[in-house]
Amino acid sequence: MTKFSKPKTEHELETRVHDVAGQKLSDLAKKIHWPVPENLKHDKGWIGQLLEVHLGASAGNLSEPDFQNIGVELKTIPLTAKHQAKETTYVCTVPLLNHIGLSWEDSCVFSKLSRVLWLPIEANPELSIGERRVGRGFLWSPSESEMENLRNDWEEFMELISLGQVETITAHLGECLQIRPKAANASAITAGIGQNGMRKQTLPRGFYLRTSFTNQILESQFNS
DNA sequence: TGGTGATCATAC
DNA sequence: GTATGATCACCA
Repeated sequence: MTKFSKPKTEHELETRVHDVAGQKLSDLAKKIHWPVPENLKHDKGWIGQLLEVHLGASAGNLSEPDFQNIGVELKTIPLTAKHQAKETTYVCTVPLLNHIGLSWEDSCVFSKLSRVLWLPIEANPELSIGERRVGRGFLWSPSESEMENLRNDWEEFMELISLGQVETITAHLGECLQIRPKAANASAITAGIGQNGMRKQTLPRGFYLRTSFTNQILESQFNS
């Protein structure tokens, strides 16, 4: 088996996940001759991309699952010293136009989260990037109640957007999902729906999973 | 000090 | 601009 080839089955992927568990990021970087950054300020996606290579993800920047042949999405999850999720998890861009009649089952949130490989990574700021270790990753699909909560949040958000209320949405809304800016900066614009139903330029936004939601997933995986 | 709003790199 | 990958940084 080629080291970084595409895993053909979930079982094969789990073998790769087992292989990287416990390894330091500096060791994984060394194997593919990548320099380790001092911090992630200018390399925010570095850890995710490092693990994509090692696990054989192949979709690149296409709108496809990372492991497209087996339909699995990879999400690294930074952990505090207390082993809790340190950051929210980006899911996908919020559709602000042409989403009339879009059902939950056809949404990008549903499809992205239907099968996820969660890969915890140490992110205690006292550890240098290279010293941080990879945790024990696991494959996950939403439980019935998790799916219901996600759907309720999504439908609430999409109704507001349909009614031209996107500007009133803050990250305070949503039980497990939230909507926050997703752009190069606050000057970025995209087409949306205004209060009068006409098109209006607005800030691009993304769906994110709250850390409370991610922590529940981690707890049910490791504390049972 | 934690969460919200802002931002960074890169390919196309 | 949109897609991928996320973390930063400030303020309540």
